[in-house]
Amino acid sequence: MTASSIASSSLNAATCVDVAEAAKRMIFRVRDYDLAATLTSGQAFRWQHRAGWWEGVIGARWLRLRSETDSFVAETAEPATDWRWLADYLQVDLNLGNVLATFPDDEPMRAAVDACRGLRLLRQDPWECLASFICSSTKRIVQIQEIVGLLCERLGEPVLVPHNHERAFSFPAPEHIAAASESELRACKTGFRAPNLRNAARMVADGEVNLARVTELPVLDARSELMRLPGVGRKIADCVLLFACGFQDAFPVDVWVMKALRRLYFSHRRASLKRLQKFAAGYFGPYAGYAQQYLFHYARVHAKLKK
DNA sequence: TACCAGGAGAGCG
DNA sequence: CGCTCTCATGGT
Repeated sequence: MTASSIASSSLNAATCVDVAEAAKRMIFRVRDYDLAATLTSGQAFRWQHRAGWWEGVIGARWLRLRSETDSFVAETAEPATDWRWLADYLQVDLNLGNVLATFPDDEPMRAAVDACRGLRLLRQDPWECLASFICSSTKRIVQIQEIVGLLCERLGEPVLVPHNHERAFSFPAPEHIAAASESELRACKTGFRAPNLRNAARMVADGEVNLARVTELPVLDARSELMRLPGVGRKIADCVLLFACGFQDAFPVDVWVMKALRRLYFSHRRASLKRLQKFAAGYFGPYAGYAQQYLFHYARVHAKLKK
């Protein structure tokens, strides 16, 4: 073998490696995207900040994300030929300026937008979103993260991770949660939500509630369909509609948003939940869910500052 | 030790 | 319908 052929073959080998590595990496050009705020704003519960990256699992794929100026970098564990799954999850094609322009032009809304510029909504898997929010009641975000982490670790499937990296798991399918015993689910710290989670999983696994079809329904029908599931009331249904089913006018009202609405728009009067929901449905426009996310995040940041 | 949180769902007018 | 009360359980 000549020197040149050795050089040539090693060059080819190196090129192959580079091609394989390049296929695990993608740069998304996007402006006005605050990755940290978005991934920690209480809509998704599996993202962890490690060594300058945000690590998570989407479907059966491990990945990590890092922000740069007007873009972010994504890396996966196995080569990808098509990155639409990620572009869709992160909603990178959405023009945030157009969304913000639909918000009511009032002082509270301006303050909320100024405080959380770049905050976005994700487009998550409906089942993972639903199951996570069934576990969310009476829990803080850190506790929900712990529950979801345990469910994945014990009932999910291992996913491919980079060499020498800590193991990672997919979110367990409805059948897997339905097949788990109540005590197994309680061991994941789900507490009194365990029977609800298990029965909801069974209904989804049996096709009694078809989550793919929910996305196609008119919003009111979609909401009632979700509310047939045990442990799913108005608030959790609205979270799933907004964070996973693409209904960007869904407006989940939790205690934070309730406090914010009362303080900002009702001068502290004790407006009822129903009244606030009706107000929100008419006032915040076609992207009311986005407005809600800004108010929610603003209220939380505000509460932290006061502490 | 008590009390609180943050939702769902039952009961009631 | 809309409002009020109860439940369940880890954390302060």
